[in-house]
Amino acid sequence: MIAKPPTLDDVALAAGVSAATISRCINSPERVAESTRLRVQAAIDKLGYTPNFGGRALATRRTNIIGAVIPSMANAIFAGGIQAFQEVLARDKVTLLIGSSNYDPDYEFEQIQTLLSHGADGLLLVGSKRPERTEQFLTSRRIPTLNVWCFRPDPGQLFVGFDNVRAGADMAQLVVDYGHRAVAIVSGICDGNDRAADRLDGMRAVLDAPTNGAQMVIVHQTKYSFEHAARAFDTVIAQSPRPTAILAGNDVLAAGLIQRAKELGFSVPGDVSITGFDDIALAQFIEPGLTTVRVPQVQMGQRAAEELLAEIREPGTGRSVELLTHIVKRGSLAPPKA
Amino acid sequence: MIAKPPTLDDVALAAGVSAATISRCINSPERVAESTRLRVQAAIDKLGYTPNFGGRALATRRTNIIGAVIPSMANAIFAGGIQAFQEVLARDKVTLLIGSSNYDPDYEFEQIQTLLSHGADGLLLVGSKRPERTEQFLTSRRIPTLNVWCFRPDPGQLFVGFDNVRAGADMAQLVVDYGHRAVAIVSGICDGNDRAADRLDGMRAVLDAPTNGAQMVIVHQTKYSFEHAARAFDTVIAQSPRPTAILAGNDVLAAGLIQRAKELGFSVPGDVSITGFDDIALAQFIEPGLTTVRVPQVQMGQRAAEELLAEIREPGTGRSVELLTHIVKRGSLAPPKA
DNA sequence: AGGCGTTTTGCAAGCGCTTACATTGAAACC
DNA sequence: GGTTTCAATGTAAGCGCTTGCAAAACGCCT
Repeated sequence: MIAKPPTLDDVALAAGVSAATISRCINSPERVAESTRLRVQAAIDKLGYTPNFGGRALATRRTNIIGAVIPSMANAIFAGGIQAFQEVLARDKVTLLIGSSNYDPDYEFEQIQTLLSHGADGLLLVGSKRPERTEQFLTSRRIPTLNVWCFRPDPGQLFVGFDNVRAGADMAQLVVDYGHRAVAIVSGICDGNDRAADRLDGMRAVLDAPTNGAQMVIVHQTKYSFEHAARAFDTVIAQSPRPTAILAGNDVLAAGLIQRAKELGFSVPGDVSITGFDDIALAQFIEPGLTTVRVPQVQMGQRAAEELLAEIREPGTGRSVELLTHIVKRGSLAPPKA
Repeated sequence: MIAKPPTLDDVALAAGVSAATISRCINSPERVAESTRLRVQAAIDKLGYTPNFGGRALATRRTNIIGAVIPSMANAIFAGGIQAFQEVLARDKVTLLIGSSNYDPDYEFEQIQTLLSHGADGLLLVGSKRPERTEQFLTSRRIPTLNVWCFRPDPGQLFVGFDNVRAGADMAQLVVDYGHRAVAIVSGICDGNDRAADRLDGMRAVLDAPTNGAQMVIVHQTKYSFEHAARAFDTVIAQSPRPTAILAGNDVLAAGLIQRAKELGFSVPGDVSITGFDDIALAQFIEPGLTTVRVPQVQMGQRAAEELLAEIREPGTGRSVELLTHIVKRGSLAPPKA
């Protein structure tokens, strides 16, 4: 036999007051007389009452749930930021509903719908560009939404992130400054991924700048996995002229490239320099240490939570925040052999 | 002007049918005539209708939300499993509500309460043992609960996991078989963490077995972080006799140990062998490659989702599943120097 | 055309909670 | 003492959806 959980009415009966009073005891105790509050509290405790979530959500049109759609939970790239995001939310008894899109805009749309149909009060999304259909859905719903991992001075949207274009350019510039003239790029797949596209744009702009005298040997786009990166290495290294440096779109790719390079007997950075992006934990453990762009994940997660909460409580009060990245130099980047 | 999201009635009006029909279109399309279904679908698309969560939860007494409390999202240990778990849930339009406990039983309890008050239909928890208070709360609420990352033949509880004791013992046995006689253990903190405690028990049992002729030099418990592991190395390596092998409670600890060892000029495995546990991505990238216990994370996440869903749909139908681990040999473990 | 069994659809009663408004009773004022 | 005021409580109308039941519509047969 399943004991049906007690309802407001049960408590009201037990305490000898109306349901409304119980509700007030819970939500605005100061509007109830001390004596009745105590009586009600006793009844609540005795019955082990907990408010029914559906009823409350229906009546208040609030769920205290925030939804997040991240491209993937499988790698460490988003984990730290989400953890920080969640910790801030938890302080306010707001809970995190998670979906993952597997870097697929259609699937992202589906996840957004699911999250909203589950009552999310607000949304955390990764990246700034999504298909028209998604954008429309979002605006028509007027759901407070905050974008992370990117930054654009767009008055209509809320961002907590950094400038991928500039970060990409910085890294490319560093590589050029080290003296590399034949450079390859192994990027994530840019279609439907504005962060990857931005990074690539930044890198490209530097490499294409005539004053730098550098040549972009090849741009290879591939999925974010060690295995795909390994295959990408094979393609890239076979180009002519053979690149002396490879700029990777993120650390997972970079790690895969380095591993494959070593497997094939190339020395890193002796024969080929390799750089990453994101500075995940792996970057410092790999041999050689990965020169990469440090992304302030934790800070991004925290600020995102704060601004999104603000926007939900009081639309218009959330602020966009631009965070700064910087390059962490480790062993994987060095001047080319003479 | 805030556009109120469309309701069932709005759609009904637009499609020229009753609300009930719309509801059926969504929940049991086979009970609706093809022609009306198409008409209704068109109306739904046109209005961008999504079912209101509160209303549905209230009417069905179901939220289609499953809660998970994991110790940490920050490292990669749980990420893969959770990702797999979530993917299976998503197929059934069930969404994941996530909390993280930071390895603290009190905080875990709090998260469980939050998840349930948010209407979770079921719960995924890591580990098998928790404080009396938590257990009571769980049983009094009769919430379908499934435990992962552990396995005990307990008829009252649902498990999808593996035997940490045995896996720990296997690894210890391997180290002994390699000829190590002075062995140290760097474990996670066992208090409130049955997986860590079980692994430790398994390792201990082997090292203490007189027939093995091995000596357990020291057991050091510390938090799961690279930094804590590095400090642990300093303590452990200063013991006398100096251990020729260190068994780590997980890969994060092992990676920290190896890094610190190299920093101090110890060769791994020349001067000291180090083993891990979990086989996270890091394990194959670190130098030397980490000999570790491979945990079937993805499989665990998938099966957990399936069994938990079954248990929710039809209490009593969820099955416990024991998965097997095996040791992955890489370079970090070798016989001691003569 | 009438009768029968099957779909297909509509009606209406909740699900548990919040909240605007009405009511009550007592304190406060003149 | 009568009137006003205000705090404390009750009343009742939803919030948006599902679903048992009943009515309607349809197809098929005689």
